[in-house]
Amino acid sequence: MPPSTPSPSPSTPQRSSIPSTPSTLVSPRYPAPDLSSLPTVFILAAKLASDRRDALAKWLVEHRAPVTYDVHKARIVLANVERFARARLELRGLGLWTEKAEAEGEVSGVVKSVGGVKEERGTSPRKRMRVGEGAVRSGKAGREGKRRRVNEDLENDLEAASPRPPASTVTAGSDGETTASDNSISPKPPPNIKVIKLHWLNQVMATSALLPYTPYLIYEARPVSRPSTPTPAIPSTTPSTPIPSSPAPQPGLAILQRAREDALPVKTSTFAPHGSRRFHTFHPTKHTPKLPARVTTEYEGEDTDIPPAPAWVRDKLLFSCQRRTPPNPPNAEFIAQLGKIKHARLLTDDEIGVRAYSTCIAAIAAYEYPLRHPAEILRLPGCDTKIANLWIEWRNTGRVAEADAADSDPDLQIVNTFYNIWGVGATTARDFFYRRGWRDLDDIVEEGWSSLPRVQQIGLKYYDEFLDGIPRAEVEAIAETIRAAAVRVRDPGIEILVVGGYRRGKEYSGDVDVIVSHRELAMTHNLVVDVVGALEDEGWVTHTLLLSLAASERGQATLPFKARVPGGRRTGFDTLDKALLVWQDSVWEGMEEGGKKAKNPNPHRRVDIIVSPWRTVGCAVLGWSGGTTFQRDIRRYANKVRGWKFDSSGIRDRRTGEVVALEGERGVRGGIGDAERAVFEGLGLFYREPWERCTG
DNA sequence: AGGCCGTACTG
DNA sequence: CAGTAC
DNA sequence: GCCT
Repeated sequence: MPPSTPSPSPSTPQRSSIPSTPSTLVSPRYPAPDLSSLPTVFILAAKLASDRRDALAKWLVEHRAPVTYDVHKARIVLANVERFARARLELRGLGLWTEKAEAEGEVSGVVKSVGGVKEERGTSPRKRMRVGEGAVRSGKAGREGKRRRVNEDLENDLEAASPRPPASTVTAGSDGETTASDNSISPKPPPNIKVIKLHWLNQVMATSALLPYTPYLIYEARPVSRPSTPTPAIPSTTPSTPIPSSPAPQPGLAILQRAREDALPVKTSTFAPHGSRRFHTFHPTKHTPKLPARVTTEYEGEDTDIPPAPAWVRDKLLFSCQRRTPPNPPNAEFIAQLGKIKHARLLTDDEIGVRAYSTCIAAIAAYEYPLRHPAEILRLPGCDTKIANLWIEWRNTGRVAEADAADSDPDLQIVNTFYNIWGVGATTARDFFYRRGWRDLDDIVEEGWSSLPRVQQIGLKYYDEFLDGIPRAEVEAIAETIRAAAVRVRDPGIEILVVGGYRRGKEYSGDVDVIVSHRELAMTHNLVVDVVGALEDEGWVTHTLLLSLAASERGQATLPFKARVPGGRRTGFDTLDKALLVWQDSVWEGMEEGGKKAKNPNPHRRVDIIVSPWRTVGCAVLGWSGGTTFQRDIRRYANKVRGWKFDSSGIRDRRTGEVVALEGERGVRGGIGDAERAVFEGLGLFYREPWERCTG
């Protein structure tokens, strides 16, 4: 029995707002140093509270220093960072690509930490890893056998739950992107820029004396055109510098946040004539000014920092059903990271967090280019600074700390094991662990079996088998068996369509979803029961997890919602009848041999049979073919845009309750595919192929 | 400052 | 009603 | 977490 104090809930999201620093700003009452002789100064917003940055800038201005908000005009960059690599990264984030210039003046001792700078402020990630706790687990004598078995289970889970990209080696963002220079305009090479620790300014303010930069110099930056063509072969092109990529994953914090802030004060010069457009492209302004965008595209490939926004991005199409989302998007690896975080939100009962991550995942999955710049994320609907920062982290370090933490959290792994039991959701899974103290499946079996609801017992019994993917051929065979049974209990007018992941093209499906219909209304009435009965008799169905008949019965009893339908028309729109089944192929090698019951070795499968009246079969197919985000967005879209209530059994007007018969009163004349197209069209949506609905 | 899909079954 | 499923 |  585990300790009665299983450890508190894991990984609270913890917003990473930067603690606004207690501003050490001492406004000088002295006449102070006259800084008018300084070269143009730019304050890098990195790791700096915006108000503090403002205060510093204000102080500089008061002392007549030339301050700019355009990094391209700067000769001096003040940076609240310690290391060369980081500083260069931040500049790059602003569209300024630089390299270390080993010349021009003081090459003095390389970058070395200035003595007094111990413990910069504002740098306390405080990861709140859970510690201890884990050690307790390993003990537990006497359960060796099961422990091993369950470990296997666990691994299976993780495999199935989140198809993880192979560790992947996204090299640190040091290496090139594309595009060459656009500073062909300027004949003479731009002057070098001194990147100096912000501490310099602190000292200047404290001492009221203009101090030399040299002790604070991070590096002398020579602007360069962006490297063209990644030269993908070389993994780490980071020039010499013995600095290891970055030991502590403490990646680009609020770069975007800062970018936004940058954008504001600069408003005077949004169209300022200075040459570089890059700075503009970085502006996360909500709607990109059309003119510059056009101009950029006309510059034709070479110096466009980021690809032009696809139409759905430009038009801010919020709903994933308004765009195509292919199965293997170019940014799948990053999406997988977001998926881990989303899954952790799921396990912690954070429905809203799940929604948020689902939305941004769907958006990025629809984005047709490999991401190269955070600004590309910022312009996607459902994505903002949080996501963009995660991407920056991913790009720079090849990891996403939050995702790794979620993935490896031992408590969450246990909860996940339970969550994978069919019929067990996040709440119960967490209850099993945190309240009952169970830590593996055998704990449940031994201590709680008899108290489990029937479906959870079934889910437990076939735990591994349900987690196995079902190959397409087997899906097809099962569907055909269902069709044959339906024909047998009705007539050859039966039409079926396999929906779900299979229809989206997946090689392996988690379950089998089959829509069964018939053009004659009477034929679909009570069809589920008859079909399931037949399949049971034939030995295909071993368990019925759930049977939903709301349709047939309630449909004729009373008309839900809008009680009064004048006269003749009996709307009787059955909500869908459906059956959630456990399936097992009833024929196997050697079944007739010997005694009689050798055991059926075939795996158990989850099979859903959905019966739809022809009238609404398009809705049924649409409602059952999309990824979950696609489905939710269909409903949201129907609601917000048309004022309708969509579900897979039909569409109603929210105000009047009237049925909206997009497929006609008696269904379409063509086939099931035509019915679905009719629904798309009626909703005002372009048709999306099933494999373009892979929103996750 | 409130919303985030809509519905049905089990216990 | 809460929980789960699709 | 993002949007209205």
